[in-house]
Amino acid sequence: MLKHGILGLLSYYDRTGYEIMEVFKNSLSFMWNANTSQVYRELQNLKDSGFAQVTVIEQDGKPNKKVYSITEAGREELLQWAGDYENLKFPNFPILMKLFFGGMLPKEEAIAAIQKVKQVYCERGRELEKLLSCLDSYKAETENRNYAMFWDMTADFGRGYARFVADWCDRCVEQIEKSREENK
Amino acid sequence: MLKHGILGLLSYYDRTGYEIMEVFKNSLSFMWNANTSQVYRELQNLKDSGFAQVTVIEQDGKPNKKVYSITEAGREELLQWAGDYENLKFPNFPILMKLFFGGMLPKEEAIAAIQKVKQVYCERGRELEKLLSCLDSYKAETENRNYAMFWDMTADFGRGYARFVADWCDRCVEQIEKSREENK
DNA sequence: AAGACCATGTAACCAGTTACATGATTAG
DNA sequence: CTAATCATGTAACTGGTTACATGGTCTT
Repeated sequence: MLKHGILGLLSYYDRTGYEIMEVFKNSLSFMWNANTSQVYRELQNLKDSGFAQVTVIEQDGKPNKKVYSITEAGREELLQWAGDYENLKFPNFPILMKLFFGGMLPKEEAIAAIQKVKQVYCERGRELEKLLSCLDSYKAETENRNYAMFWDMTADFGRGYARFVADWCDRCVEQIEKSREENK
Repeated sequence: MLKHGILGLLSYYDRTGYEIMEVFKNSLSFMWNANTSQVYRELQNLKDSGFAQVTVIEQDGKPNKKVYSITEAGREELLQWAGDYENLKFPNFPILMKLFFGGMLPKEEAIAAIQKVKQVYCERGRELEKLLSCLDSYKAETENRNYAMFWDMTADFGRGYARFVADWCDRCVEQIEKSREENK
């Protein structure tokens, strides 16, 4: 998965591993968690498979850069991946797995846990909102506004998802509180 | 993650690897994809860590069963995991990663892809709905209805999520169609 | 002087996936 | 007789995580 994500970013323009990490960290974290070591490893793999090439750029003073660019074979691979919606995977939801066994916690603790989840997701939502306003100014510069439409759609998903989770947390807390009163 | 999920199921009552798989496949697939080989491996790990024990039950004719049960150490581990909501991970969303690069597809193809996503999620939603009605009868038998409340909450998430994705798909298709008309 | 930012990775590990392998019983 | 269900796994691989490692520049 990450492999193709990197390939996609390279298809926009050439980048270093560091720059790719930045994009994932600052802009795409709502859809994918990437970590440095994996990014560098995948870049190596991409090169080995002939999907990307590397150009070393020497810098005065600063450490050298390795700028990666996508190859023709890489573009083909990317396009075929981007159009393949067969056997799509459903995500795993760690919070659900945990909350499924929430019945073994004291109710106060369960409530606190859910409120923490909510808080984290609200924070996420706010970050995304900030990101979106940055994106707007960036989109104006972009030549291909067809791409931008799809960026918006994914961001819209992220925003909606954060809200959905927060609302669900509220319902959960309400329900636990109600059951607590009934047991009095 | 799966390790603790299995431990949780064992905390309700003893089970074989096969029975654990059944639960994941039939009831928990909306929150976690488990596959057979991993389940058996994790059961082995659980045993090696002293969190579970195994009893071999010989069956006449049929192949032997290995029934796993949770140990005291296992219960402690489970409880501490179930209450730990620090550094919770956000899920990765493969569809988003893909759709982010949807701009490189012909619009008709992109629309078809999203409609496929919608269809798959609607199907999921219907499966869940069926599951929920089964769960209701099962819950009646259960002694501890505190647990059942948490099962409901996770199922409610699943249902809501399926609906959320389907609605989002509709909005995406609409948007692409609108942009197609503008470009005429 | 301290901390953020730029820039690169390796090694070991853990978790999840795919493919392969076997074999009996039971229901249609 | 065929397919589904019960029941167990191993091996190899892929993908993601954690910890470790280095070192310069630029800003406060």
